[in-house]
Amino acid sequence: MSIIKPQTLKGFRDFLPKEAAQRQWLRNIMSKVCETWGYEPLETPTLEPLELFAGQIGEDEKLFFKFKDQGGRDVALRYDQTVPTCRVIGQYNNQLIYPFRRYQIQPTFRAEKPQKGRYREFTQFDIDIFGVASPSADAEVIAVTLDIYKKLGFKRAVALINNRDLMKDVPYTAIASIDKLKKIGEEGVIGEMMKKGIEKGKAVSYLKYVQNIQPDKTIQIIFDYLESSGFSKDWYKFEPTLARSFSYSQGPIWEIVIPEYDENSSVGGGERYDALIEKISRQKVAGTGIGIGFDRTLESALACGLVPDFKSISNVLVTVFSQELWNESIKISNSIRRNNISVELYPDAQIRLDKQLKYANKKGIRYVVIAGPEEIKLNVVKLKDMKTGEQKTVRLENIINLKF
RNA sequence: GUGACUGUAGCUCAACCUGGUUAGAGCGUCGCCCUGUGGAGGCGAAUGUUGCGGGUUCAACUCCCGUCAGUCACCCCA
Repeated sequence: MSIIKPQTLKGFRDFLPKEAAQRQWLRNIMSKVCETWGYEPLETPTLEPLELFAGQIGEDEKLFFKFKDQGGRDVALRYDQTVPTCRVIGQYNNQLIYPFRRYQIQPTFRAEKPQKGRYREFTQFDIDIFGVASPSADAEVIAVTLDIYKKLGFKRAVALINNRDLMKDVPYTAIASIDKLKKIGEEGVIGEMMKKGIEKGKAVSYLKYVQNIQPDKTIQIIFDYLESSGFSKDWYKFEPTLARSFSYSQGPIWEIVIPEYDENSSVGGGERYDALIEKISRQKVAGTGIGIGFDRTLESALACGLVPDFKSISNVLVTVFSQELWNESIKISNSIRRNNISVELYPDAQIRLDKQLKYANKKGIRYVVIAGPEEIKLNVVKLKDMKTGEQKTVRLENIINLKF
């Protein structure tokens, strides 16, 4: 047997306890907020038939993680969550109750060349509503998203909103270039359009046209919804040059930006995609929603200092004074644990007390229980607060009432 | 997928350009001072197949090729 180098695959990551706890924190808030708006969790398989993804969107299928399974079927790892959800709509159309609201937080896989913030397995967070054609649905999804960023503690998140229908006279290739305006500037956009075969005069006029688009009734409905939901005016904005270069985008389109983190790139974006749903599900169901980058959101929250410190999940460490008192320490830790408090018992009676305290200190465990012969004789324990250094004596029968 | 840069101790880096005896430092880790009390301090200790494989050479961390991984740009981003 050869020795295997301990290493994750290119673009794949481990999440050690601290990071895993942060991710769990984010996931919990996202789910919780979704559920307060009536959105239900949905999960779909990691593996789908390759045909589900291939050819549905765009012609480029190079980035699929695909292979043949043991039965010779062509399969692919989940490439996004929108397409499987459209499949669900086709498959369970009779059992779903419309309007159908769902959120989904699952890993997605793309065989991209990894860079910072760009991995081959990453978590995607989608919020969508199906069965409502009115812009009020788009507005609701935007409101839920903004609510999430508010609850996470961001000072401000901004929804940049536009309506793809207002660009009906502009060809898709031009839209895809205009979408890069912020990144490459006006000249870059025109240059790119020309490279794609659009003549200069037309390219310039497309850009001008888009830059001068005025908000329509649809945008107004969305703004009214957001205003009534209590979001102040600096949380949403009409952005005529926002294009979202997805061929299937239609109707309202929007992106979410966190100004205090990164003014120029979004943490997520959404659109209406009725036609895509019909194509995949063969059902006429309206649908709109947003895809949010889970990793990017966590990164922003960390940068803005919003993530609590997850040094240790334990509130209390019960030390073991000696082998003779091992059973006493077991009993003490269990009686604290009964109160639904995270307690760890130091797992080795041979280790000196100072080492045990050092361990508590390093792991960031706030309270330490010390029970030596003197304490046990008197039916008490010493409770030490590692943060303040204070130490008090507690009667054993009162330990269950302690608050940590 | 295309192009560029990087890879030395757990971490951040030095030595590489101009090949030459035992590859260094800081931080961290561990031990002791401290046999019933952590954070500070003092003293001491351990650690590297120089990412991996091959080539050139009397001699390779150093030069060359390949490979793996990371980073950046492009591409892409449902």
